[in-house]
Amino acid sequence: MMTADARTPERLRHAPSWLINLVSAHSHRLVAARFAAAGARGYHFRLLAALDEHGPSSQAALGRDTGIDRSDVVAALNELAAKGLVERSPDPSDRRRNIVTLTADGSRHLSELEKVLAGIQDELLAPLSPEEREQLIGLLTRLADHHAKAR
Amino acid sequence: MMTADARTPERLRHAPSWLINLVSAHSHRLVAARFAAAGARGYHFRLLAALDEHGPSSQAALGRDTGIDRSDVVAALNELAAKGLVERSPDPSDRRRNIVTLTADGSRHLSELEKVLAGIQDELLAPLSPEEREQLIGLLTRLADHHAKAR
DNA sequence: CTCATTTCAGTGTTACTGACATAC
DNA sequence: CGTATGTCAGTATCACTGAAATGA
Repeated sequence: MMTADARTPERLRHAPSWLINLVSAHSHRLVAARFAAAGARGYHFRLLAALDEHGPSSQAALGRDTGIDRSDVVAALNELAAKGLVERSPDPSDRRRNIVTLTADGSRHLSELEKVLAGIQDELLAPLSPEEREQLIGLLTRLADHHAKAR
Repeated sequence: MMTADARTPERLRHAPSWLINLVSAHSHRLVAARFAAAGARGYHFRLLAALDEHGPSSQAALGRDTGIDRSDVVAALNELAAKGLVERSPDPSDRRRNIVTLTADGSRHLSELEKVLAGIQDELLAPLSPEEREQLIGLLTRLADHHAKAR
């Protein structure tokens, strides 16, 4: 596992890509562990949240909203459908499409995952003051926006 | 407020774990692409840098220094040795160990990767001023240190 | 006996590529 | 025709687990 211990190579210790990776790996571990305990994984939350906010959607639209590749959307949706958290039905107005809808169980599961995620954020940012958290979120948002546009 | 994608679910757009993941994914894409063009991957740089700074090391020590799992160190070192960038020799004072040393070619390759990485940092932090970059590095360092200690 | 080291085999998540049939 | 959609198969990196063999 990755640690920021004293023997980490000097040129890496201050490299933003390394630091971001360290923190991201830790965040990833937290998300994977907590979500697994709730019977889910990251893709599931992203898809359920998009469905809850945008309503019934096609799979291609879900892919665009969540940043998940459309081939991976298929697999994740298979898992969610097997658990009865979403339902697929053909779109009568465009027969290439499936309309994916959130079920009542899916809604409940999303609420649960939301609480889990809130706990993770707190744990992740534990050493920072509220002002510092805002600062970090602002800086990261600018980086994310910049790189999203440059595609 | 600026958003990375107008359709990204609202509850995700401001979640630190999501933002960190976005930026980390982008950083990861940059590193993977640029290093692949140079015939390397992330593990290679970490191992070469550790060897350069700490001198000849056992594989277990390299794993500790770089945060790479011992079993993954084996595979990455196989690749580096096949390219003549490192050499493995038995440690006469402890016959369980290999002593891994950087070759001249390995040193040259490391210099090359260093330049590649420096370019990546610049690209990654492009939208931030020098002061903001320091701020971000400081905040991330505190998070990384905090989570490294808590293990 | 216990522990450390190297190695192998395998898993899981995320991310991505290529291909195909179908339908717009 | 070109394009969009859903699906399947496969790859790659990184992270991690378990176990075996060897030796301190």
